[in-house]
Amino acid sequence: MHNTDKLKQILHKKNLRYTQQRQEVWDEICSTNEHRDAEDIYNSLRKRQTNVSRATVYRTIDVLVKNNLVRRLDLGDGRSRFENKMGIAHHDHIVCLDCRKIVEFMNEDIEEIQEQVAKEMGFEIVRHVHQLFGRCLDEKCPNK
Amino acid sequence: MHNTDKLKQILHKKNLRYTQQRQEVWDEICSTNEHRDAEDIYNSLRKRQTNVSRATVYRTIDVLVKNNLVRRLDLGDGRSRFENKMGIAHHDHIVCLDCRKIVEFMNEDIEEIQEQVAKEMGFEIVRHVHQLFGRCLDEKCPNK
DNA sequence: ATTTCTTTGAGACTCAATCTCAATAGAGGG
DNA sequence: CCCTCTATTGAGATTGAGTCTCAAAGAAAT
Repeated sequence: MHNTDKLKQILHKKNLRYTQQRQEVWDEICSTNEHRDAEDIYNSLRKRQTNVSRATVYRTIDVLVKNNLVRRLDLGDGRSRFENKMGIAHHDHIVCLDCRKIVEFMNEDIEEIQEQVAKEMGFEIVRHVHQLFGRCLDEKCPNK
Repeated sequence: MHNTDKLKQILHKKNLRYTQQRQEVWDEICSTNEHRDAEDIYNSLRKRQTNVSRATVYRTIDVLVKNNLVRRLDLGDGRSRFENKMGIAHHDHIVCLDCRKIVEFMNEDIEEIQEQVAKEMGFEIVRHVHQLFGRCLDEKCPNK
């Protein structure tokens, strides 16, 4: 399904209005696979002359996150990052402490064990955060 | 080793001064196993008439975290929680979305697999965050 | 006791994010 | 196409956790 239709469909279902601004923000988020923060997204929109205010960027991202079109990532540095989630399989993240590179990983065994662990402790998992922070072995990374 | 001696030892080793305020903050953090935020710790100190400023609470916690006496926990709600780390084995956390109860867990298999995964992707892990958010099955928990 | 240099306290400041409210503009009906 | 009813927007104020500033206080070594 095309991005525009998907957005329209979801907004309609939730009795929210389809607006130019929401489309612009959604387009911007779909335009890359990077993990960008709200300020980055706001600045990219301004650069291409699109008139969306900072407040609207934040509000729209919230709508997209609540409706599973976008994923919010908290890497512990005080600002949320966002990634397009449409049709993207679940994964977690590894972050290089030197070059801030973010790589995705996914391991079925871990997923399964954590489910089991939670069950044993009397919990039903709704969501999880699993992030690895370390040093990548990339040549181009500083501190090599 | 006693708390006071441990603190004195570490401060001395780093050429930092042993002060009444630092001792008070460290005592306060050692006094429970809860996962409290800086404001909580500050308020507890005030309640027992100890004169430590908010700035000093934050600064002291930083010193304790940097020296492995205290662990900083980021649960994604905007404020850091802290737990005494002295002599405590590594663990991760499960959080109940209804009652905010925090339970600790630790699974060797997960630890091992995540190490392996990181290696395969060209990383050496320095630290990790693994948090499970869900619903506990506790009778006393709301929404039951 | 003196010197030196760190630490402290009070409040100003930062920064991401949220809120306020008047003005604007979707969406459905006529 | 216009009208009405509301949701949405923009600009700027506000929030809140955390950090910074700088003069005054106080460790620690001599």
